Amino acid sequence: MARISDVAKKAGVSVASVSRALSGLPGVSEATRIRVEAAVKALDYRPDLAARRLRSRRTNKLGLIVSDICNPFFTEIGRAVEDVAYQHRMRVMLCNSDEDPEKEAFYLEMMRDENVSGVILSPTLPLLSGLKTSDHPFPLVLVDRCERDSEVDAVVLDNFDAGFRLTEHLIAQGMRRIVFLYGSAGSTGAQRHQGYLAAMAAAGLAPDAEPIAPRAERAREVVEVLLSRKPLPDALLASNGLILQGVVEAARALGVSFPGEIALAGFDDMPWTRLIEPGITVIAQPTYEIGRAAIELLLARIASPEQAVRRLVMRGELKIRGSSRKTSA
Amino acid sequence: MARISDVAKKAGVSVASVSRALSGLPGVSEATRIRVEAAVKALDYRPDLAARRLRSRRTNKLGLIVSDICNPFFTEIGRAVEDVAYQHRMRVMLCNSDEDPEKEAFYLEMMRDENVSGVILSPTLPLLSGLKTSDHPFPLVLVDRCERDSEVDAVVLDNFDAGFRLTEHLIAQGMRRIVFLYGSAGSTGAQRHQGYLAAMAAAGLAPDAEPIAPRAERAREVVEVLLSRKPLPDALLASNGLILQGVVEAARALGVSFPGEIALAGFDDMPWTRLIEPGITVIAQPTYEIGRAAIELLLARIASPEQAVRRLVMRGELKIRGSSRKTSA
DNA sequence: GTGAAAGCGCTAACAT
DNA sequence: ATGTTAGCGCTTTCAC
Repeated sequence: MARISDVAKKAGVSVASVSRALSGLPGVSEATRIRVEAAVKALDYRPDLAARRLRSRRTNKLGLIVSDICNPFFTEIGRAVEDVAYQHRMRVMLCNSDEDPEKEAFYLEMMRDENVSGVILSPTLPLLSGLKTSDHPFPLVLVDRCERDSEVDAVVLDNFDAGFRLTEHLIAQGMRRIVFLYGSAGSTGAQRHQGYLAAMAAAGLAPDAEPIAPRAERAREVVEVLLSRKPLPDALLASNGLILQGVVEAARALGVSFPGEIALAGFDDMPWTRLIEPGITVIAQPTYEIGRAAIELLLARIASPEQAVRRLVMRGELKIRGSSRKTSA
Repeated sequence: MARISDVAKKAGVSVASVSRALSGLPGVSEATRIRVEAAVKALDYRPDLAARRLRSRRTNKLGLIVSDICNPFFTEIGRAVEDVAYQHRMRVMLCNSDEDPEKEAFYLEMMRDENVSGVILSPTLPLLSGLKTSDHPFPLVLVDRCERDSEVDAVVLDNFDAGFRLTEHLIAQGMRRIVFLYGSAGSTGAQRHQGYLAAMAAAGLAPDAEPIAPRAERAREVVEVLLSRKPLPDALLASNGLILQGVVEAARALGVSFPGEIALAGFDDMPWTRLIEPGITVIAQPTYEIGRAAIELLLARIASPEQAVRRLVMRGELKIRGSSRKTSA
């Protein structure tokens, strides 16, 4: 491997000039810059990142720690983050905490060790409570999850509003006994739950909600119990895509038809929600935009570390499909 | 930040002893080791990775470049790789080439720049043809895709066999006019196509296959044309999950029922293939095992670079569901 | 605008 | 078993 001194020799200049030319710093004549570029090409020189980092104490790397890499919501965010990072000549380290606080802590330490410029994180619930930027040696931006009082930059859905509107829609369809199944692992489930409660209260209806651990299998178990008790509720509301999957599995397993015997609705516009007859009504999140906003917030924070904490709240889109259709009682 | 010299001072030993103790090298007394560990804890010392890499010219990082991070097949592989890497105190850089040779080249360069110990890769087709390990400064293991004559370690499904068995199953169900839709972007589609051709030939049936660009949308367009021409074929076979999704979307859009009007089958046991009534017949891949085998192959190659090239071929599992059921003609 | 030289924090070779 | 020390390849003063 060619080193910077080889390039300097070939170009007939000092290593300092090569370094300046390659970093795009001022104080290099056009002639020198051209000679350096030619030498770099001729030798197929690539700067040694380890040396560069050791000396400069900076990196051009960002971290992205998501809580479930298998969730299309987060993969789409990853795509957005990479696209923007790519344009800024930044690199992204993608990590999957798998909803496990220990893994999350491991990756946060890794980010520190790697000396990243900043991190985008969808935190587990334990971490989120009492999260402070000052605990981390790098700028931090939250995605998907944050508390009302989190003192950290964040990009999230308006979960309360989304929960409210989805519930409102079901009520407008004539549903009365609406059961809300919400994820217990993140903050989003709780916030959507609040929206549900508000909408039910506004309509003078009695709420009936159940927290569920974040696995489709678990949701399926709960729903199978629910669906085997008669009379059935009018509707089932799932606070995320995983739970929605469990709900559909359970309905299939027990032969309960929707919207005939029970209406269904949920969150996250996954591909299969359109494929299943007669389509599942969901709140769709502007996923790519959330990701893009997150990295833009992060880059802005890196550029000016002292700016005020910002939170971007995005509105979900209600996609009405067959699963919540009014049925003649 | 504390440096190694601070630890040495605190522990009352030399920096060399600290380095040895931390790297688990021999030549350190138990007493010294304990003193070092105490000093490390007291100072909250973390080795500077950039310095360590610069000096040792090694890293404990692996690269994983997948061609579609949104595909559950690859996310599951990522999970397996991370699990095993974690146990070996290795770190994984996960990258998404998005089926784009340019992005792929970018990430391979990045791996070189980062000085990774090895890379697991699902290559794009252009890269795969003419791939040599000697082109890359790190050990390489292919997953999912490789050619018969690739001189690289690899872990793949037995695609020919899988294509053969899936076709054979449909033939056994009485299907005659079976159309095979296969992905044109990877090598797997072509190999599954070969299996299909062999099975059709063995049964004395005329093959009818069509290559498709790797996007569900594209598959949908092709299938919509196909399904609007009468008479319909007996069955549609999709060579991967994405195409299968497009097939189902098209069938729904045109109101073509399955298995009533046409039988369906495909590859990849995605969650929704079970949810859709009456279930889609697929070849399931041992995804997690493929990922685990890949990193184990890679670690073995890193340990002994000169060993013979190995290829691990895994057998798919045929999951028969309602979509391929024989219907009374 | 350019060059000489110091030194980032660590590992490994060598000495004891 | 332990210490001393020379760099790894680069960036960044500082002097010219």
